Amino acid sequence: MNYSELANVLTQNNLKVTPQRVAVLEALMSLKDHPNADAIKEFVHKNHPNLAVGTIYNILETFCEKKIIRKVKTDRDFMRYDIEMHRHHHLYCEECDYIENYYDEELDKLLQEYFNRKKIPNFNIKDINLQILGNYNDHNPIKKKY
Amino acid sequence: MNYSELANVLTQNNLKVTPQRVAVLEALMSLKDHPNADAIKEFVHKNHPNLAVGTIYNILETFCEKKIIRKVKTDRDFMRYDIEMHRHHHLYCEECDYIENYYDEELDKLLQEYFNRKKIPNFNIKDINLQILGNYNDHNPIKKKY
DNA sequence: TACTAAATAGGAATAATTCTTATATGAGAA
DNA sequence: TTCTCATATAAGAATTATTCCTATTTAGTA
Repeated sequence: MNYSELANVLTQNNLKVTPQRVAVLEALMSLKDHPNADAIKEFVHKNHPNLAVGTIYNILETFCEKKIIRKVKTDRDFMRYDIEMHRHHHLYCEECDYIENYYDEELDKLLQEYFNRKKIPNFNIKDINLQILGNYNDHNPIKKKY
Repeated sequence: MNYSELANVLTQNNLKVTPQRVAVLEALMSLKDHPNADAIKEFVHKNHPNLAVGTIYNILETFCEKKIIRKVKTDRDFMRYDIEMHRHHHLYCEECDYIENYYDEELDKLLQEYFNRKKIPNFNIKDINLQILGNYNDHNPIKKKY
């Protein structure tokens, strides 16, 4: 995605186009494994060494409000961010803290049918996310982030 | 659960029985809504005003290692703890940050069958947790914690 | 170009959690 | 019971992710 495409994403969400926002958006698209604020900082600092950390948090919060990204939580202490907004679930590798997106329409259909049938009293379901915990067979240390 | 029953839980997990651990265990069993460390501190301080906060974190970490409790995170900022270790999922109320346990054997069976059939390449599933996001119809402000 | 609301930089403040170290204690051994 | 020692705790300092504050800058519009 080039600059004007990134800028378009912002414009379409009624956000002013700033170099900082474009840089953070680019970082979110480039970084795999659901980066935390620090990983995003590292990435954007390559080209924008003066971009303030507080600004990154501001931008991430703004993106969340506009539903451009989503927060992902693990057992650890910091927030991580996910730019993929198509329906998906998460694989959590317990050994390397890698998080991978898991897409499965059949599963989604199964869940949707199930909860249409079996309602939860007094509760309106807006979203269902599966946390699938486990570990990779071909555990690849390259994936390790910490 | 009385003192000796609580102590038994610790003994069965090869943990020394200390008043602090018993107090934290009691707090975890008494407090609903997946307390955070602060709520546990408040509870145990009624009877053990000198119990150090660091000790509470130590104990919670020990309990996690022994699988007596489990960590749960929301979009908010602190860790919360769940003593219910029977298979269950979580309802997250987006309006009041209440977390409720959701038990459904039929659902568990459905998921188990599904993933037995449809394996994920190179990934060993150890656990599956549904995060069911939404809000209560009869939204009760009493449930609000923050 | 000028204007204005919004965004950012920079750094201080906050607060949940972790770390450190001296002291205390539970549980088994004698 | 008393002794012993590995382990647990208290107390508070340290860490650190995130938020807050405010002066300055800037994007978008007229």
